[in-house]
Amino acid sequence: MAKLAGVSGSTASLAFSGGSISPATRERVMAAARELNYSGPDPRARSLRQGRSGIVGVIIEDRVLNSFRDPMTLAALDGISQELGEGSGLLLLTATGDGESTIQSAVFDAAIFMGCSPHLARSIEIMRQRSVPMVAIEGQAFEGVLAVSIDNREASASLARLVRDLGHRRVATVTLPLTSVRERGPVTPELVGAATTAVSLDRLEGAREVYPELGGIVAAGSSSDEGFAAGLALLSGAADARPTAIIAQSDLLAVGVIRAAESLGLGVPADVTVVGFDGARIEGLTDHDLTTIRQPATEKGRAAGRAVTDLLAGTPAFDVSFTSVLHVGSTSGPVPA
Amino acid sequence: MAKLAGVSGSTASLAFSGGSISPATRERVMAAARELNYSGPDPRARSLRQGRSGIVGVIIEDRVLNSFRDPMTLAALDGISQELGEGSGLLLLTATGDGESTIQSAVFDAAIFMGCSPHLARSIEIMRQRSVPMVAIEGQAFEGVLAVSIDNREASASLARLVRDLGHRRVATVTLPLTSVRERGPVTPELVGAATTAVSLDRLEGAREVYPELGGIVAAGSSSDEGFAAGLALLSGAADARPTAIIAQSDLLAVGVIRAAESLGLGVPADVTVVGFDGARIEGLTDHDLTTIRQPATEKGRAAGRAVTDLLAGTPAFDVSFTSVLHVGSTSGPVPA
DNA sequence: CGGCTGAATCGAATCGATTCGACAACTGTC
DNA sequence: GACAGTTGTCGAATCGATTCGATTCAGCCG
Repeated sequence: MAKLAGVSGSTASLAFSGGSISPATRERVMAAARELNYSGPDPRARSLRQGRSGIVGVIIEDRVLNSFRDPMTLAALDGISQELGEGSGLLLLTATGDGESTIQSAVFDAAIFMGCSPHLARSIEIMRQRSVPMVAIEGQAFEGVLAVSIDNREASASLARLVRDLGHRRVATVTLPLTSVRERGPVTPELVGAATTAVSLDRLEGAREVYPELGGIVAAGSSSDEGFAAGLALLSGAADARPTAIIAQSDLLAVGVIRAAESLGLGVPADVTVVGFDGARIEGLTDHDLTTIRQPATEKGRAAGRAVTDLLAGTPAFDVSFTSVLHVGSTSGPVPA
Repeated sequence: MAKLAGVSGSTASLAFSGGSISPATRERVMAAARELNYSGPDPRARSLRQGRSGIVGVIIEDRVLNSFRDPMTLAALDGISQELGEGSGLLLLTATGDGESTIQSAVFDAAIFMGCSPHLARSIEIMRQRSVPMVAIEGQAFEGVLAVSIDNREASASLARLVRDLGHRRVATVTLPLTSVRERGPVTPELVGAATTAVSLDRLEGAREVYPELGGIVAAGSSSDEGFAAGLALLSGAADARPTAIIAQSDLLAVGVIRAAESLGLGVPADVTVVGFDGARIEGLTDHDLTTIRQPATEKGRAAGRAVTDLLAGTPAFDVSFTSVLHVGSTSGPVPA
């Protein structure tokens, strides 16, 4: 015990935490600490005693690469980090759902779920028992989990209305993954029925308010490559069979679709209207101004961070829902003659 | 104490950790746990006792957004995560350098510095005292810190040689930030002298092996916007004054430069040769095949993860240096006539 | 000079597990 | 039937701080 060195026992604690202590004693303690190569209290012991670690868990369900390649998710993480400041660390936890992951054995005071599905029900249950405050960004609604989200459904519907008002009848969609299975394929009733990803489902349902039969392709992730593949699949048909408008559930997907269209010799929006979702500033999309929904991603993260802070402080905290804005760019136009 | 419930004291521990215990007793303990709404041992206490938390600290110096918008850094993080698996969490710590950050008070068993500068000397000192194993990816070399890196200098030199062999005499560079000050500006001897970012400096020096006087612009970060701005600055001069080749220190910067060139009506590589560094798959760079250095970013992360595992296990671990590969694409060509 | 106040310091309890050594009961073996 | 060898349980010590209440001592007031 470093304390034996100087003189006292518990006084050392005061010296380090800045309690009421005489300058002389403090100096003596510090000197002894230097002597003994001791650098401040052990975080483990401290956190045990205080019941606080200053760590916030951030739970994602996919691999790190996939999660944060999506600009919206990354922005949200940045928002969280901004709001919590340097005072606390972000513990990144990858949870695939089944196995006993670190969620159950890691040290943290509060948890933020990023776009998580009901697969984590068990983990959530455990954390509830431990009475760890929880916040979910764009996640499934759960009892006792604060929700931070946007008006996915309504925003998506407004996008679909725009497309409808331009006169489009043959419309298809490219959705984000609906389940934890990351595989590209057609949108089928079974898949929709089994959907666990709230965001994708909400956006799909929003669009279906306008186009009840809306079908298309489920992408395996939010990347322009996926969008490209989906775009090719949707647009390869004959001119009178292929969709005249494609509603993509993310900007990255939309960019891919546009690229697919152009590689097939189709003009956007002359031959195909393409709309996205997110309002991300996409590298390399300089020749188009994407029609999309702009959502405040960083703000979502901030709100989540604030919610966590509030919850930990005991301040009452509430669900937050942001309103996103329709941005009409140059990738949407009337039905080709 | 949940233990009082069932029957024993320390036996409960065995029940949860799977020690030698009779099935009957185990069941009794579990039943009591359920009764009491107790879900496994408290991570804080456990980590205090065991001296292990299963958490690896990942230290970055910039904000989350800036750090991980760089595909290489993100890939490295993904590599780390892959290698460590679900067993352990990644504690993301943002350290600006001066203030007493979480580094000193957070719970973790090992630390990985991602591209960190000597600003963190004090933090490193503290962790050394605590005997927390440390690994640095592309960071300044430090006593007691394992290094994982690539042959920045040599790779950069080989790129410069390529450019020289194509006949270019007027060459400029766009470097990554040299110091923690994120501000765009010309490359000056003072700045280079004060450089703290090893990667940038190594790459610059590599290029200067071929072009000793090489000057240019220091970007404020690794983004195509920065590249664009730098490109504009470098290429706006008269035809016989402007560089015929630009060596960018990252692919994102290179993409920006290319875009700047094209916006000025210059062809790549007809009027300007542009080379990058990283080998990132850049969204939206479909019409060019960038000449660049391909580096194994994910592998770097993996190696760092492995190093951490080894260090924690007591296995001997060594510095790792990867070799990167020159990729000659279509953005480099002979000097315009 | 007694009594009171406030600051500085210390002891002991506590946080919630893990772990080691001791002990008891049980299994085989000769 | 005794003894060695397992197994399963339990008590107590330990991990390294924080924290509460008590104590000491100096200074101050009446």
